[in-house]
Amino acid sequence: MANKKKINYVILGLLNHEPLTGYEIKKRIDLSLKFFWSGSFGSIYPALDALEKDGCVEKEEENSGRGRIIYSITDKGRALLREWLMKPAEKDELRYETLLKLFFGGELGREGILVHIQKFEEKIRKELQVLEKYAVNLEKVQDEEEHKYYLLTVRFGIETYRAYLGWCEEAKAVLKQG
Amino acid sequence: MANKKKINYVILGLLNHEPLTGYEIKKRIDLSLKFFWSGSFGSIYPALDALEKDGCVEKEEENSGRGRIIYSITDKGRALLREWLMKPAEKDELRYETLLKLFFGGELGREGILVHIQKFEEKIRKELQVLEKYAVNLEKVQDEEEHKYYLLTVRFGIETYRAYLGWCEEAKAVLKQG
DNA sequence: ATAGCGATATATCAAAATGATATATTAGTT
DNA sequence: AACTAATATATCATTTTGATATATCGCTAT
Repeated sequence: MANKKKINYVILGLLNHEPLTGYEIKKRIDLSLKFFWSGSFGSIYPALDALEKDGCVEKEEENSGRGRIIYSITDKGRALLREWLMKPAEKDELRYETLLKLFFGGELGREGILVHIQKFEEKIRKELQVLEKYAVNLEKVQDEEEHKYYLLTVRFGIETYRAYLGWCEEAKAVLKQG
Repeated sequence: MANKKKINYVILGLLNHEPLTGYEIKKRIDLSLKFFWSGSFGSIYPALDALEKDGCVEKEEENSGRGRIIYSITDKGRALLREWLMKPAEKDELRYETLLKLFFGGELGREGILVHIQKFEEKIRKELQVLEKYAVNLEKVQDEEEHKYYLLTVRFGIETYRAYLGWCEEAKAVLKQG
């Protein structure tokens, strides 16, 4: 019941690769998981506390410097991660405010909607460029198995974003003609 | 600050088309907005209460039958909706547990990942069929302006899901070969 | 007719997550 | 020496979910 907390598995998954501080975990999420997942400090730090009390992660406070708290995964944590990984995905969800505004567009009118679509298109175009750079770099390092999985998630983003851009053209055409 | 509640605008947007009960609002969300938005009873009913106190919606309790509470939008509510519609979209977000499991796939192994991708593919294939039926029906009724916007959101879903299916083939190929 | 069942309908609540804010340190730059 | 951006931890109100409770309505099969 209390084990729906997805942030736990994100943390365990990242720590399974290397020990990290809470801050670094947030950075990893914003950099590598950004296109299909998110997480905030407000969930990360309490989750780290709870995972530590539960024996799923271990913490080590640095003596020198600013006393960063570096977390690493334990065997118990790895078991919990593996258990979750084997379960079927519970929820894949799209939540696009742009589409919500389009759906209610009658109240807004065509020009207003066009503005939303153009902003959406710009944003996607920029993010697509980032993803394409990631893909080029990842294709160079296809030695490690882990890079393969990472590349696949990037490829997912690229295919999806290209489809979005195609749709933007279609939508603009529909809105511009009568 | 307290006006980030997106459920308010979903409710106002739906009521702007026709008066509805809380239950019917939930049904509309699950049927028409499903592919890009969600909402639960736990947010709908309290939001209706608050919107009513705020004068953005009006309620009318049925005398006969089970006494359903039918809500309709007020001028104030329509003004609030329009204000939100004009603002740029704040967040468009994908949250796919399947991709999270793929990203951490090293701990799971190729067969395990393939199972996730196959389940994902099946689910998308089914939902794509539903969307394609919607599109066919909507293309028949292209008289009303509102149907145009609805069709565009459906077209978005179709293009996106087709891209997903293309990616699934790619992913399976990568995972099956060395 | 009536028992049973699925859909309709409203409501509440613990748990999860966000987003904002507070506070302090470190490293690099001007 | 002052300034700035990045690092780092922490907390909290607000929002949302997902589950549960309760009751009624309409249909079907016995």
